Amino acid sequence: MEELSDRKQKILAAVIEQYIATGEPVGSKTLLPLLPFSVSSATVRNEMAELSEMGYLEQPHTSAGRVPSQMGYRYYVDRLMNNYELSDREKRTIEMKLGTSVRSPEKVLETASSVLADMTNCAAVSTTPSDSEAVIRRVELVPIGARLAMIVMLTSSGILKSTIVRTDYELTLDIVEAFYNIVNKLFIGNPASEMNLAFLQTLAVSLGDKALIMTPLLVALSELASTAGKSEMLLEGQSNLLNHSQISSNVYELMEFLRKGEPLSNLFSAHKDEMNVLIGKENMYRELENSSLIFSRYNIGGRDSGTLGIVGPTNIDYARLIPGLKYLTSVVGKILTDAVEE
Amino acid sequence: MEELSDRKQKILAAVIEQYIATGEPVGSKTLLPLLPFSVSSATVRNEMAELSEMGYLEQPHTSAGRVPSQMGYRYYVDRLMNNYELSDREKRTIEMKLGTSVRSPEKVLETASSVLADMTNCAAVSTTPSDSEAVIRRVELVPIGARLAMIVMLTSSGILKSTIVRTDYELTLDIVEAFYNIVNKLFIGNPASEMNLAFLQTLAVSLGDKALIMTPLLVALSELASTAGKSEMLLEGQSNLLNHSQISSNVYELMEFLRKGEPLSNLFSAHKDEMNVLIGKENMYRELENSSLIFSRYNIGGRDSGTLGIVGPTNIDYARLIPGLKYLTSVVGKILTDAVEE
DNA sequence: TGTTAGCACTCTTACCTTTTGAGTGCTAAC
DNA sequence: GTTAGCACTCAAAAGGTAAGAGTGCTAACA
Repeated sequence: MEELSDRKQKILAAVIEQYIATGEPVGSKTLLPLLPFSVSSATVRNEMAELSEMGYLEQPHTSAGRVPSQMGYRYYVDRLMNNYELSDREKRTIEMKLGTSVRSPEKVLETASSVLADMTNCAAVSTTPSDSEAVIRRVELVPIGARLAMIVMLTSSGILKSTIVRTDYELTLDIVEAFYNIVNKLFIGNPASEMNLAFLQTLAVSLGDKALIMTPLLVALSELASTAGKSEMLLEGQSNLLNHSQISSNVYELMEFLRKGEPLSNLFSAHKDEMNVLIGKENMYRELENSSLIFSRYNIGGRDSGTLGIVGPTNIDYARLIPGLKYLTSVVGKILTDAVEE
Repeated sequence: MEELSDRKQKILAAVIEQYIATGEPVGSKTLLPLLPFSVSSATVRNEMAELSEMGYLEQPHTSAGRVPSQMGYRYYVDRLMNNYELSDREKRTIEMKLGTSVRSPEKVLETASSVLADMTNCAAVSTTPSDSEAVIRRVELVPIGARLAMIVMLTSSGILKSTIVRTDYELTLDIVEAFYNIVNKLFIGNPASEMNLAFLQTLAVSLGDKALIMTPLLVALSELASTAGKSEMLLEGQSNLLNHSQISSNVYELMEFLRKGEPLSNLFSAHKDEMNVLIGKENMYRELENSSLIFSRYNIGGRDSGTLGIVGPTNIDYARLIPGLKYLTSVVGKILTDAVEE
């Protein structure tokens, strides 16, 4: 990336900030009062013409003002922008809103997404904690009725999952004991992700005549184990997307894309930096080509566990929202870490 | 409601069905091939003029075709429409899609909403099962770590809830036993809705010196009990609302309204029929005045438990969607009833 | 050499007018 | 009671003009 003169940088930054604020193409005269130096509009025009030629600015049509190009935004985000500093007040507001709902990691993420959507006026996405290397730490079988039980599983990364099992036979003490034996021998201490159907089948063989009676319980447990590694996608504030004229042309497409979840999830796994900013076509999906994505990974107990992010127009307020997301992410990490520790 | 001549009824029905199909005002000539009798366009015009005068049809402007009024839709839904009969194929599709996810009532409702949204091309709303008279049937305390436990609660209506509790002290056998004593004496058999904070406070007094140590566990249990009675609102397919030109003027308002959930929930509780159709301003909310609501209550074990519904434009395909929703509702009821039985 | 005033030029947007055509309501004949 | 015929209405489309924001270029200036 070439070096821009100091004045060009200032002009580029001013165009971008103005365009972010108003959404209208920015003309040379509009810019004058926003610049930290005094020159005439003609000078600004000359500079802008060069910036256009270099590819940092674009013109919707000849007689219109300038609009930042994707390359312009990138330069701004990487080198020009000075991050907004959150006030203590804002920090406390975030903490308060998140602090109330620590019943489960899912709830925390849900609240976080909701807060994020409100804070940014964008759609907020997040993934629930996942850890593909998580090991099964503990399993409990809780009888609830004669033929009804709950299986509870805790993994090394603190994920707690439970499910209901229904059996055709009564859950006698014998069966419960046998279940615990099998579990202690073959499940505890093993990675949750390995408890798949293939594993179950080899297991069934080794059980012999007990296999039949154990099957429902073990199937439920292995399903539980396999969901423990997988993360769920949460989406909030979709309606905020309607407020941005930039993307209003294909909001429907965009919303459908977000709803599907999977492609986004792929995108997230391809970018594991602490903070990721994808502007316009920098991502591979056509549906997102007019949008910017900002997302950040949160840690639980120092372990990378999931993603929190926002989707908005390319003229999103990077300088304000990136620090906001960063702080929110750190708070979520802290809350979830505290929740896991014993 | 006055009686309309047979011919007027047929014309009204044809106008409505055509308008539902195309979304365009319907003129007298367009109508001719759709009528089961042969008359001239002039005759149809005369009849339509009378229907307009009576209030069943409206004209966007003098030289336009006719559009059904709210009163017109009402007459159609109540007396003219002949319900579409679902094919076995469609029925099986619905059953299949719902059958796969019987892990928890919430999941079932989530899938049902999703299926409903796809099926109707509308936004789908549902409430998770609730039963304000539910009685606490069973409570289990499952130790998971030294200071970490899970409380599981089952109500008479089959609702199963669980939560995690963290304590500052070790969960000794004594404490667990004491907990079960208190629970058996004061919780089991009592309505979940009564286990509120006030109840907890009187309880705390009667416990004396044990109160302090029991508090976190009992607070968690009472929170659990109070959530068991409350139903949650699920929303799917919001983006479908963007496809209907009728409501596109204020989609944002509408989406925000649906997201809030509470007003909708009030609306649901005010209409407890098995099948409810609210057309345009028949409901009290300004945000819904251009929309129709169709919702239906599902039963679990014969007990009215929750709502499934759709929100769409007033020119929604009543004849097809009402039977569809009805069938879906019955399937959901059946699945949840089966899940509760032991 | 960089900066600036001045100006012709461009192109969108808003506004006005005209035309078109779908659809009506009415009248008179059947 | 039904229908052909016709004048009438009005939204939407099409065309045409004017306004204005903003540009690029030129020539003068410091």
